Amino acid sequence: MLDIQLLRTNLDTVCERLATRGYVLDTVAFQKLETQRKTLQTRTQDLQANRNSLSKQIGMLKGKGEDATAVMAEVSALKAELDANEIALGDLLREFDAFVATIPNTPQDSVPVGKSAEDNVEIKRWGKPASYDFTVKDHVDLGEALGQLDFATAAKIAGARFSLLKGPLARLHRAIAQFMLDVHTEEHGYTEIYAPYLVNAASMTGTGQLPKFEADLFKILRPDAEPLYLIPTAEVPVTNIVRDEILAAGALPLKFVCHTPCFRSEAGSYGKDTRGMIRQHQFDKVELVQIVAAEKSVEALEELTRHAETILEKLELPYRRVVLCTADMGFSSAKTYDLEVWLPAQNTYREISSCSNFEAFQARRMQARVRNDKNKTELVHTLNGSGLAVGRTLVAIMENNQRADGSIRIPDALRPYMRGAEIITLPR
RNA sequence: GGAGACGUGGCCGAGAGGUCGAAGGCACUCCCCUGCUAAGGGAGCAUUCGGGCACAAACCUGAAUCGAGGGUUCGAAUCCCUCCGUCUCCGCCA
Repeated sequence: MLDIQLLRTNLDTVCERLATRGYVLDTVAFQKLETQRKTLQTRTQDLQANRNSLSKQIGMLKGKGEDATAVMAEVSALKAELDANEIALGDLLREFDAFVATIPNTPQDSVPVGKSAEDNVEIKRWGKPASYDFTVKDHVDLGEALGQLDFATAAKIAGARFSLLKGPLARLHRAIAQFMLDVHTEEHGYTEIYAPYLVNAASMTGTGQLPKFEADLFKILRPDAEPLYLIPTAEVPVTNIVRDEILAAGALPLKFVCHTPCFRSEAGSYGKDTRGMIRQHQFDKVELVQIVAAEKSVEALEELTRHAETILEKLELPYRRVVLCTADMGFSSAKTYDLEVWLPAQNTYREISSCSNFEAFQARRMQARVRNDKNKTELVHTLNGSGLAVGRTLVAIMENNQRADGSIRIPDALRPYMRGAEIITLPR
């Protein structure tokens, strides 16, 4: 959610910045709502003040045992207008909030202006894609030939867009997550979190999945209780740690790493990446979350993105970093870097991490604050990034490290997690 | 799943229709006193939003908030309803 004060005082500037991401802010509608709000709120509060002081008089009169019927008649006369105003104000404020809630975050100045994903800008490349003296296979062919990746059985058990791993490949999947957690906790200073995979609507609203993206979520309805949602990313439970909190001065930065499964309905994505593990209803991810002071968030995004890149480098996976243009950024983000890993079978780079600075956009919605050195509260800034998506990392390792006979070389960094094994081959 | 108790500021805790945003204590901040330490005295100390107000701060003022949301009432921390959460006992369970 954007700062309403900023909208009131600098509407034109906000409007221009939003236009760079292709969002047209209806300033006429906003101004109209704002004018109505101001008159209605002032009037309502005047009436409430009047009622409060009269009611207080009644209390004082009755306390002294005197007659209060005249004052009671006076306050009764107010009631009809006050009730009408309170109802109208409530409706208007809800409408106002709903309107503001649909406005996306404003991009930072360093974000390239663009019209589509075509306009994203490559920042750097690391590593050199290997050349192969045989025809490369994709991870589906490799995994099925090894007898360790089974989409048919997953479909029988659950349905389309699920996968089943067996044996060494299942272990490699686990090893990847363990390795990432170890690097981030031991070398990058993150605190490991284990968090709920089901969360309430308030948490989903806090990080911005609700109300706009309900269709992408798996929802658990319960007859005698409020619904729960399966998390689409650990960002949701972890960032909500600070919801409705006022953190002590000096408590920041908070750096959390959390490995969870992620569940996405992705209703709009059918037909895209239907083959393989690239786009699934369930996948594992190691997520990095930082809660920082406002003036620190720009550098924190650089740091966090480096932490994710370090994993790719330790796994010897060629990648590039892309800064998303204004049109391609997520709703809540002020700036986003995507990391894309090289996939030889697709002969292209594919997203494996997305690192974003949300500034105060999520914090405002969550009321996540910190006490500054003047003992005043101010909103924190929130950031997160995948460090990395586990399933896609498995895909990248399989495809980049494949050998002519269909076996897969295990990167050095993962061998301690694989009882020292160097390759994955057909089980004997 | 069954039965019961409870939810008040950073923390503890009083308040049980009226002058209550809320006694008292702890913690914290400032001041005074004091060789050091400890103790003592005084003052301050919730959040969000609106208006004064033209950017910000300060200040003044109003509203809302006692787990959340509704209701009753001129007036609700207090009474009623729903939900959320905590605790105790029983059952079940990794």
